[in-house]
Amino acid sequence: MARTTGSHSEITGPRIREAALRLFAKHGYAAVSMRQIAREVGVQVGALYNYTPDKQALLFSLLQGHMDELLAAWEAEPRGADPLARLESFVRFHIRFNLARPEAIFISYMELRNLEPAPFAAIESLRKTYEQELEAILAQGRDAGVFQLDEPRITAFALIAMLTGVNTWYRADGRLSEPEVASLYWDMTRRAVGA
Amino acid sequence: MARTTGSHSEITGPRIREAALRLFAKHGYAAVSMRQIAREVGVQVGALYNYTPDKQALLFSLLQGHMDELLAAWEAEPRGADPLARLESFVRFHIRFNLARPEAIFISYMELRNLEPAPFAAIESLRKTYEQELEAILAQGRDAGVFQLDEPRITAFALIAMLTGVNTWYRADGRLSEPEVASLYWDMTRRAVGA
DNA sequence: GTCTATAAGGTGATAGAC
DNA sequence: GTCTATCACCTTATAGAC
Repeated sequence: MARTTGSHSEITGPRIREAALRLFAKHGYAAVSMRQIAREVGVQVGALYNYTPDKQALLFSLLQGHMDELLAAWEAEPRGADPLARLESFVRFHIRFNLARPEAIFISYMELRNLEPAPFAAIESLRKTYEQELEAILAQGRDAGVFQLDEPRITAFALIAMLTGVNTWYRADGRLSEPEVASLYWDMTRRAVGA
Repeated sequence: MARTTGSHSEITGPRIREAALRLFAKHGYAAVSMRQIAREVGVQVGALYNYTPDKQALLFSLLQGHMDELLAAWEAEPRGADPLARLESFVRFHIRFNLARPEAIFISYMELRNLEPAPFAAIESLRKTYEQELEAILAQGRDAGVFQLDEPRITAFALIAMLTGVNTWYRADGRLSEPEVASLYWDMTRRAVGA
């Protein structure tokens, strides 16, 4: 299993991130050792420290990368002009994006508490930005008289929790396809906001 | 800080469980050591093993105790005769019960993966029993023509995820009281099921 | 039931050779 | 950039004294 010595920075870096993501999601950040990550990648533990100053920075980098990707993907998503169409875009986008990255979603919810206050606040801020995207859609729809709701912020929390929950039970080889699931959740969402 | 030697089984046992629950919820099961728990309780680490065969059994016992309490409390909950009233009972019960035990709820969702297959399956089975209580209400309402929904099981997953999400943002000293929050979620639930 | 001491092994991180 | 070797420390769990 010993590897030859040499320079592999272009592939080792991503491989470390992939292994860490998979292991953190499966066993939890605290339960995974740097040695385990190194073994998975096929390098010795000392080599990891060429790519991260410490274990926590590796976790932070994964979480931040995920949130950046989420916000960029939503930014790039085609969306309808009116609040109802935008809400449907958000629901379908959220489910599609989350089901494509179950491991990143998992650690984003579970491992935040392993960050020090400053990195924690940085990730929380990105999450809040995303939540506010939905909150804004809800507030616009309410102001336009399309949605019946009193608390856009709380409704946004409730809907995001509901939508993210898909990841806990959905199986790609299950009875329902992803678009079918998205349509079910869109029906519930539409009704929940009184549209 | 040294304690006198002596027999304290009636108080040490519960104190170990309380300390473990609090620490597991705050830092995560894997990140908490038996020494930390012992320090919190005010005993030496060896004494813990009079109350649990090992660390994992302590986690299992906490999770099982929580699920038993949940099922017993729902069993004892007064509930309406028709599906709509029963659904409202469930929603208000779930929010009230969860907000009263944030730490137990937290570890029930986060630390399940730290159990071996057999204990894991035992807790999953209890959770499934609870989910089926809601699923049955939804199916009854659909059959009675009171609810509009095609998938009682998936609707149950969606609603439980939504309701459990309250724990992530609710603060007792916040703007909204617990009954007000419950009413907001009941409005969304009622509409989501097409009642 | 609680203590102290210890076994046996894992931890994150670093230094210096190549 | 990767390796080996190592530091200083922490881990779960147990044995035997009290």
